[in-house]
Amino acid sequence: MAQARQPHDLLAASSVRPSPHWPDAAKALYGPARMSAQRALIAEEVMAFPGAFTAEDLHRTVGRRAEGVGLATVYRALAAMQEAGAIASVGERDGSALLARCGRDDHHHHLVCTTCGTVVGVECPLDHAALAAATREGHLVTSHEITLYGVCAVCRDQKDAG
Amino acid sequence: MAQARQPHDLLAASSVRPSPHWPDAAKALYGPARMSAQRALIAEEVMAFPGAFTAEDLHRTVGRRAEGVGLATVYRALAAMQEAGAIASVGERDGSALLARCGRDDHHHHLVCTTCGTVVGVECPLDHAALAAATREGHLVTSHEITLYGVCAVCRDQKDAG
DNA sequence: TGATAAGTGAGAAGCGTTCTCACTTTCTGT
DNA sequence: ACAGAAAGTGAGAACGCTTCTCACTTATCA
Repeated sequence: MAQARQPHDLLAASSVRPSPHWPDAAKALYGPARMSAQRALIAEEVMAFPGAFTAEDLHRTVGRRAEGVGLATVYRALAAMQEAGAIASVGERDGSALLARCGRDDHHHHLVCTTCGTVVGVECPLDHAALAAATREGHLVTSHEITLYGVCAVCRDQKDAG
Repeated sequence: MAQARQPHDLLAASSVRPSPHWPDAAKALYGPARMSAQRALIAEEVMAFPGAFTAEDLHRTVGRRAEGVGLATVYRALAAMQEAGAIASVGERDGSALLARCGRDDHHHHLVCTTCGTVVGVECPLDHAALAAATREGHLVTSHEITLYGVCAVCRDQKDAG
């Protein structure tokens, strides 16, 4: 029992070739960090998510394709992706951090769909005139955190249709 | 030993009379919830804080005036105040929730001073025209979370002076 | 004043996240 | 192609914040 730990099982589960030939799409998520079969698989699952997810969510979906991928490994992979700017923290749900794939590197924020969990990037909706009011009172605003919640276009359509 | 638990010690520490005569200012923070010597003391310390604080911060300052006030009591008091709308969660610091006294009941947000921790209420700086862009793409924005970070007027003055 | 519902303190428990350790794997330089 | 260094891995322990539990005390209202 517990024959476990056979990386080739993982490789078989993903559409991946051995050693230095990791899929570019997966590799891109990690920036300069080193790759592994586990990370390739995790990257695929991250890209498969339509919207925001928690570490636990991801660990579960990865677990469906390969057993024995540790939760710590998922956390480490997520940290690497965040470092590389491939994913972003977009809030929290029930005490767990909500993450989402995010290719944009311009200044923007996220709209989290409360129906399906999808995350949409949106322009910064700050009114600089309104911000000036704070400046007028003597304060200096250097940064901000914004998360929008609502219903995404797809869910609105379904609601209208159904 | 452990004579402990003598509410009158707590009463002596705060400027508070027995039983039904709690200071209105303190009582107001809890809304309809029941009062106690501990809660009166906690309320005083909350009002004494110039800005944002963590549960731990509060427990420490309360501990300076009266021993034996449990951490759980502080958390319960904070929950009651939040329920009553007297304080608000304004972000987090090192994994702990940041809370701040907040009398306003209109729609507004908070500017957290990164120098001194003071929290200032500010008008909602959302640009409704910019928000309309999201609507144009089919999304419906129902709510939002905004926290501004920067330097408050007092700290700016000190910086200019010093 | 007495009944009862709520608050309290101490510590256990819960939960998400990070760390540790021994081991495996990738990657770089030759 | 290969050896060695550096980084990743899995399992579970540890951690920090927060909540819960339990027996007891206290405020509040009839």
